[in-house]
This record gives sequence, C-alpha cells and structure tokens, in this order.
Amino acid sequence: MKALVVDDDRVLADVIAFTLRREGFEVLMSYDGENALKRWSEDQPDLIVLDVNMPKLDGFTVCRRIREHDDTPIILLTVRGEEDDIVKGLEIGADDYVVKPFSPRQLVARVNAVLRRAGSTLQPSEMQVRELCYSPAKREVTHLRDGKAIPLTPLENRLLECLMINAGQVMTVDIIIDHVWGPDGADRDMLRQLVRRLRIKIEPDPSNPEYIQTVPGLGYGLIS
Amino acid sequence: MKALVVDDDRVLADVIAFTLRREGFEVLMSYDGENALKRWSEDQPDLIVLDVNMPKLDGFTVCRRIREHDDTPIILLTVRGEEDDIVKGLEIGADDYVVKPFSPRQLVARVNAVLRRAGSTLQPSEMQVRELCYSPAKREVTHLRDGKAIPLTPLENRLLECLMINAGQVMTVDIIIDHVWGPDGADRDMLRQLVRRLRIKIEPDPSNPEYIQTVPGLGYGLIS
DNA sequence: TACCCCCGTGACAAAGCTGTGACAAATATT
DNA sequence: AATATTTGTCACAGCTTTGTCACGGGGGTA
Repeated sequence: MKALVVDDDRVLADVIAFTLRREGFEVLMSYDGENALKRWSEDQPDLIVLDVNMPKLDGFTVCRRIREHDDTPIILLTVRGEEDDIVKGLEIGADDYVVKPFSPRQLVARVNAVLRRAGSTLQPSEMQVRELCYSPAKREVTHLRDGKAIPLTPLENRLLECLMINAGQVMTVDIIIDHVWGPDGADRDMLRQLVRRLRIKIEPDPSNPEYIQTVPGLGYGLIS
Repeated sequence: MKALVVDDDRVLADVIAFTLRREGFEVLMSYDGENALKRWSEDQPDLIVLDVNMPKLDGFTVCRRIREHDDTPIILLTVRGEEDDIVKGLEIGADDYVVKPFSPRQLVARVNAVLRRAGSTLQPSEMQVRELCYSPAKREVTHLRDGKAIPLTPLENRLLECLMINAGQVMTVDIIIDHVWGPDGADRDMLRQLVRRLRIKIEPDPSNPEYIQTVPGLGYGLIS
C-alpha cells in the first residue's frame, strides 16, 4: 500500500509519515501542491493525505485535478474553525477529512475507514481453486463436496490468501513469509508449522497433500 | 423532504424557511422549544434547523430530548463567540452547526452535507433478522416469540444498527468501533463490554449466542 | 555406509484473544 | 442534591493461536 502525504509543514508531514509507516504503508511525501500532482501521476499511490492550506496549489485544487482522472481515496487536513472547508472539500470529491490538530490514532481510523470503503472492490469476496472455496471476508474455507465451512486463524488466512492469489505458481519461502508476517519476517520453522496447520484444515489427507504442494528448496504452491 | 425550522427570531426563521423552500423542502416552523418538540413528534420532519438561544426550552434541551428518541438530523444555530456551545451541541448529538450570521448558501451546504451523511444510513423504520425485530426509530428490539420490547441504550443501539444493516456478514472490530464511537474511536475493551451487554439483552442464552457471532481475530457478525 | 540438508511431525511453552464480573466515572433523572 | 442509568476501566480465567524445539525420515553425495 502506497500513501502520498502532502503538507507544507514538514514536521507534521513527518509525523504523519511515521504514523502511516507504522501501519505498514510505503509513504511518499510532497511539500507543495505541484509536486503532489507529479508524485501522484508518477507513483499512483493508493491513498492521499492532503493538506488544504499550501503555497502554490492549494489542497482543493489538487483534489479537483486528481478527481478529474481517478478515484484515489483522498483525506483532507483542515484547520479547526474553517468548517466551510470541510463542506467544500467533500463537495469537490474528497473522501473524508481530519481537523487539525488530530491524534495519530484518529488519522489511522480515518485512513482505515476510507480504504475500507474504497477497497471493497479491491478484493474479491470469494476465490476458488478446484473444490476449495475461500472467503477472505469471513476468514473461512469451504469444501464444495461437503459444504462445511472451516474457520481460519489470521495467519492461516494470510497464507491461503497468498497461495490462492498465485494459484498454480510456486511461491518462494521468502515471498510467503513477507506476505504473512510482513517485513520483520519470521523463520522457516514458523512457516513449516503454519503450512502444516493449514494442511490439516483443508487437506483431506494432510500427509498426501492435494492442494498445497511443496517444492523442496524453493517454497510452496497451490495446485490448480 | 420535510424540514422543521426552530427560531424565536421570526424574521430569521422566515429567511431560513425561504431558503429551504427554494431548495425543495416542505418547511414547518416553530418559535419556541416546546412547540418544536410538539411539531417534531407530530410531523416527523426529515431535518431540523434549531436555534440554541430560545425562551422556555433552549436548543440544547430540545436536541437532547429528540436524541432520546431518534436520529433525525439536527443542525444547530449558534452565535459567534460562543464556541463552547458548538462543542456542547455536537456532544449532545447535533449533526452540525452554523454560526450566525450566516449566508443562505452556507446553510444550504451544511444541510446537504448532513443529509448526505444521514442519507447513507437512511433506514427503514424496522429491520428483522430471524426472530429479532429492531426498530431504530424507537430504539428498541422485540423478540417475535414473546413480543416483549426491550429498550436499548444509545451505544447498544448503534451497535445493533451496524450489525443489522450488514446482517450475515462479519464486521471487523475497526468498522464497528468507527460506527459506534466515531472516528475518535474506542478500545477493544469497550466493544467487548458493549457486545456483552447487547447479548444479555437480546440473546436467550448470552453464553451461547444465537445471533451475535464472534469471529476471533476479526470481529462480530449477526447470523441471519 | 556415513554424512548432510530439507522437510514433516509432535509436544510443549508463550502470547494473545475473548468472555466475565466487579467496580468507578460520567450522565441523566427526580 | 440524591438517585438511577449508562458507560468506561480493570483484572482474571479459559481457550486459541502462535512460536520454539527436538526428533526422524528421505534423498542426495563422498
């Protein structure tokens, strides 16, 4: 997830960037409107946090320009007291706003809310490989034969997601670990255990896997 | 769309009424708080524009009384300089405010913004899931078996609303918290407690929930 | 055959999550 | 001002999920 933070107050921009990075975003920054437009068109961020008051191009203008082209989620930063800005911003097409000063927690909540609304179209509600039907939203898999829904734990969920998205291909251990545990990683023991636990849940016979195939020295893949 | 305008300043009330009529509203008027409550309960307006300073019942009181019963969008009219009124008003449950003196254009923008926000959650007067019938307007649930109406507190109300609207789906903790407490959020302890309290009210056996299902690591959902 | 590496397996400990009850703080009601 | 209701805080118990470790087997290679 790439986020673009636009604010001429560099200190505040840093704070926001720090907050978002902690949430797992890759953060780009701009300190004025013109540069923001450039970054937006070049880097195609998934989210924009945009200050209203800026030299050169103000936030409204930037927001309007972007809206001429696409629907990238935009959160406006406005100043307390300028309530009209909020109305104007939302009319222009911003998705939400946060009034300065704000707590990091508040910003994160808004970001999540906005991405949720926008992102609903990002992930399909169901993915299917052969007899196996996976519902990320409910965190469960269903065997089409018996129709029984099996609940998954968060980690199992991310693993299956990773394999389903790339069904038919072999995913290396490193890639899988990155997807499941994030950049801070984990060791291979943990992945081995996780694969085992997922197999127990979805394979008819965990000792002779039909779905999760292991490729020695490389990684795992979902056989489609 | 019916709007109720409440202001003891008849001239101003007329101006507002004129503005709203031009926007296509059917406008009712009251010149004091008591009468306002009467009009509200009799005519069920879709929107209320409410002056804070009034003889007899002031705007805060009127707003509070209304909020005890339903969520009709309310815009407060406050005087410049009394910033505390704004905070107080929003805490009490008003949806927005306009500071006098204001331009008609400004009022219209606020009205539209508020209606847009409310409109997304615009609900039928009753929702039903299996044996459970929920009346958002009355803030109560009824078990169809015994027909007993159970009153809900404001928070329980918002929680059930959130679950009812998305019955059958699992709602994440974040989404629910956002819906119930708003962007400033709350911690998980509070949600856990709230779920518990709602369960005690609507589940025959709160320890073995039939309605509110918990999905570990994700959130809660209403089983439909 | 002996050695090495990789993987599956099982047992176990640590960490985290959820439900629960009791209680304090805030708020409304009288 | 006193009371009742609603909401927030905390600590605990039980369970689930996750991490750690050691063992053993298979398949290469000297």
